[in-house]
Amino acid sequence: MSTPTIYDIAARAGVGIATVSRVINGSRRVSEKTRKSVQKAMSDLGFRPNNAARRLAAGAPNRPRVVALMPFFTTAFYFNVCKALSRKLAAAGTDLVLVDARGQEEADRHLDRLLAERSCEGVVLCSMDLSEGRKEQFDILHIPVIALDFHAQAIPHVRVDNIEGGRLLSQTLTAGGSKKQALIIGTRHAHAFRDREAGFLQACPPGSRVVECEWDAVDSGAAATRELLESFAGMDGIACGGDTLAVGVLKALREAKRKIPDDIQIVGFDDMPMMDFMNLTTIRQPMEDFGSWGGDAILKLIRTPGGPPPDSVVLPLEVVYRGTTRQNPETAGLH
Amino acid sequence: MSTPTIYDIAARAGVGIATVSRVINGSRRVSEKTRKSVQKAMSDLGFRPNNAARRLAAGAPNRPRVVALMPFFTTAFYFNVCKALSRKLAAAGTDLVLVDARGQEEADRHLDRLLAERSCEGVVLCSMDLSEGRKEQFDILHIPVIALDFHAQAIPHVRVDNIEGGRLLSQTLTAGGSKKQALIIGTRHAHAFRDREAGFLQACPPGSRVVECEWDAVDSGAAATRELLESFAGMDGIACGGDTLAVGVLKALREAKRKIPDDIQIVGFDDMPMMDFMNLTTIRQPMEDFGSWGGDAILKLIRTPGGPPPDSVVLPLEVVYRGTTRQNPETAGLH
DNA sequence: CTGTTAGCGCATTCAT
DNA sequence: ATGAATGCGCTAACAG
Repeated sequence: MSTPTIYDIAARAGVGIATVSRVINGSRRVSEKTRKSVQKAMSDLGFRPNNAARRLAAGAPNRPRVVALMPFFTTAFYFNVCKALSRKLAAAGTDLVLVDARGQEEADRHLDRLLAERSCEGVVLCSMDLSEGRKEQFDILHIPVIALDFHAQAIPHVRVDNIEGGRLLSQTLTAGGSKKQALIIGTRHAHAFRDREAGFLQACPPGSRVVECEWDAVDSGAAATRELLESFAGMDGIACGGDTLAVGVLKALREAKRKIPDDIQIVGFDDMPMMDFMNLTTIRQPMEDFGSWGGDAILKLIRTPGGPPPDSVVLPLEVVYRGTTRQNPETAGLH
Repeated sequence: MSTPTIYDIAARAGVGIATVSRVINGSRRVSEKTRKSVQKAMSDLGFRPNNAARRLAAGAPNRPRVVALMPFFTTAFYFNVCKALSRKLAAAGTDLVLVDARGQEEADRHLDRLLAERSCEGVVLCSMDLSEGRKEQFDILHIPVIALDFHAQAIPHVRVDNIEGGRLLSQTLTAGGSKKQALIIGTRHAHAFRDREAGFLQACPPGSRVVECEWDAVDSGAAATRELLESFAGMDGIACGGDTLAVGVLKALREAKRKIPDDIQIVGFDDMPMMDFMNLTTIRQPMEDFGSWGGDAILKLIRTPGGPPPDSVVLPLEVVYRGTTRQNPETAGLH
């Protein structure tokens, strides 16, 4: 026997299924004695009530569920997405199921499951691509899919232009006079990072360098910087794929007693909370908007299955000039 | 008619229910013509398939769901909790449903719903109390509940000793010579903050002040500091209920050209990422451990319903000495 | 290609 | 206090 049902429990305890049901639901109209024996039977057999059956029989409302697949490798960005998403969905009586999927393989396993079990009515993909043919699978089942932070082919998405962002990274340094630039950027498998890298390479002066970090962490940024300081003499500007890395750069440069921005300029990406305080020049992306657009979009698709898909959106990027670059008149020179 | 079923659709489209089911599931064994008419009937009636019924009929695995109720007022702490929780649960084939509940009323609404709909097999409460009688309601339905970051009465929990933490806050300043201290702390309805405040008041020198901020944000900390600077002359130490506030303090003090730690010492709470870089002395709580303990605990309770509840845990607090207080020999004097 | 039928596992009358 | 019977909405054979 696979997973036991109340029939199995009832048989084992020598009672009717109604009694088992009563015990499960804590009815007080059961004698202490039979309750005990039913509970024993349940734990003997490792019984777990089937939630779908309970909800169906009880006539529970049919709450939609949205599954959000996200790679938790960066702090502030995904957190803000979660926050906005959960608010939007909660307001619509929709559950948000969070799935932490690192890498495409892991994401694919989850997507296969969602498809097989039809266990959600909407999918929000964060910073991920959809494998070949996946879109069609979801279409067949009428499960809407949207993408955040990635330009997935045929599905509605919200994103920024990361290639443009990469260009801005270099241009910001160039505007401040940098001639020999380096880009420190996160994991290769993150599409956003790859795009920023491509944009940077389009705009940077010849002879620039790119250093790739496994982790988007302060220490990675610091380590990469130390290495650059040794091997890339004359470097006068460092761009970072994310603010966290940039903080590491600041740290390493401080240790090396380099002057910022006079000696070396720095520019980050994201404008995470507190970068203001760090006085870091950075490229801001409106993180909160990703989540709220995503919430609205997936809800709309769930509600009007036949309707037109929401228009994809490219959110604006903005250079926030602060003290780590030279084009800003009021350079604070904190560092 | 309330919510339409496939019978309604079938009747309206003049077909059998199996055909409707085929259309829903994208079977290709349906003529284009009948498919259209069924789809029209579905959108006319606003049909949404009942997920519970689908899963039951299809024999889908009975995936447990854990609902995590969390107040999203602080970034790093809850983010780390989510991260660890989602990992643990995913590894066990359990869904994590995230619910953003600000305040007790909102939390109670959700709890009522969970109880009424029996829509989850476990609840993780973050930084929240359980109203009177709630524990019993969940007990009756055999839905386990655990608490994170709060000492809820009868339910297993993981927390730090925030009263002790509050004391440490003051003691750390005192150890560096502070005689006139202020505490800047977050919203009153957060239990953790209240406890830290109580602990601070136990340990602080007479005549100390407490300032309460509505939001746990950099700007709040800065505003509170400016106010203190005006109205609380002679202040030589500021403790903060969280690192975010402390960053605001640093900012305001920098603007006011106060020397840290010589003039005024500062201590924060949490040891969020990057506080290292900020050179902030702070009280570290092991944020990641909250989530992983929580994941293990709720899984254990779900798996062995009759078994003994996991032991509650009080995680250790640690003073991380850095440059904003005086007892540290290697004061960097960054500010 | 389409309709009929029989459960899925449980909550719930309605009896007893 | 307890058991038998009915149905929740849907999928999946099985017929046609």
